[in-house]
Amino acid sequence: MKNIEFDANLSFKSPLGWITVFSREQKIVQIEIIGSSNKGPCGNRVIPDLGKSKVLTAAKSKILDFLSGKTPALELEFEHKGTEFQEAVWKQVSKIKFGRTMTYSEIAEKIGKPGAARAVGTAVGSNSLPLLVPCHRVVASGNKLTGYFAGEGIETQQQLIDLERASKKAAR
Amino acid sequence: MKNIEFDANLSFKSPLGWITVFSREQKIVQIEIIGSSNKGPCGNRVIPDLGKSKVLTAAKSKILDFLSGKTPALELEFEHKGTEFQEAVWKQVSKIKFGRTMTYSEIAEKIGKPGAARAVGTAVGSNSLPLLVPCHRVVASGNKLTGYFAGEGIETQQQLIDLERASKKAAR
DNA sequence: GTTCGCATCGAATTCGAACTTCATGGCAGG
DNA sequence: CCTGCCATGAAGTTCGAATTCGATGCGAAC
Repeated sequence: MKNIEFDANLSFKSPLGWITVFSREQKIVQIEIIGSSNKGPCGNRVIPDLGKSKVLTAAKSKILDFLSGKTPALELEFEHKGTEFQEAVWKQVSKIKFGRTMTYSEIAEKIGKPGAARAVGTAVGSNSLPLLVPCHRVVASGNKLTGYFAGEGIETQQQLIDLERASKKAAR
Repeated sequence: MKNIEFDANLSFKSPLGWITVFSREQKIVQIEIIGSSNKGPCGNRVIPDLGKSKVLTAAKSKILDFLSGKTPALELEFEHKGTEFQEAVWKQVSKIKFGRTMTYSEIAEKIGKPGAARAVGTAVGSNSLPLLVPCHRVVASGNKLTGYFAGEGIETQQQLIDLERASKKAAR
């Protein structure tokens, strides 16, 4: 995962485990989910809060609302830079609706590059804004779950999918 | 199962379920195990005790000792009549040692009738003295369990095998 | 540029458990 | 006798799930 510059951050506990939100110039630039298992991608690293800002506290409350099933969408201003291909993928991923899923190859087709399914995987994997860009709604063909968060967070992904399914069901 | 004449009997509860022992002229002639499931081969039939005798109370205590793992062998006087073939089979079965098992075809070979595996099955099935003649140590090839007690008592057989294995292990 | 590593996918292959089919010997009932 | 059960077993079959294998496009690092 690429290092991203930030000038403020905030950590808090959530149903998924510890979450840290990073911002720069009042825009969200990165989100980290440690997961409930103690050996997440960031280990047990403790991140001291560098300074709080309105965006961060707003993000925290919106994320917690989302995770408790209160709101189906996370409306937050964010900055997300990547290659042309990556941005096309992220944009496509953002179009997946709450409670739905899409496969890597379906996304490849949608952006006009059939056959580039594996490349889509790499692009999705380099998304530094989980939840905001709903990469948890991307699954392998046959609805199988593969390495969300480099294989460590499949449980987290399952939780999110279950959450959304339950939430949709309750809405009927 | 053939009807056997008896002049005394005794029922009691055991770890395997209800057991009834029948005797004639001071010799054990039949043992019935109802099993813990309520639909054993004898249904919920309640058998009134016809009269007690020394052999029966002795048998009861020996059987309970055996089932609690205290003694590896049941030394009881009994009477067991059948055809020549059946008696050969029963004799061979009695030679299987505590904690061991033997297949139907192995028994067939041992008594000099290779290929008569299925016939051995019939003979073992007509054994009216379970425990005394350890028919629970007879299994199908591949160590699979087939219809002990006409298919109703496979659990009972498994319990007995587990008991003996555990008992042997503890002895080491 | 060139190479290498991937949060992929589909077809081909393998593997094993579950089921079928027959051959088999004794015994109980007509 | 003769017929039809069976606490079997080995070979053959089948079906589906798990694995293997190659082809594939992009990006980071050298």
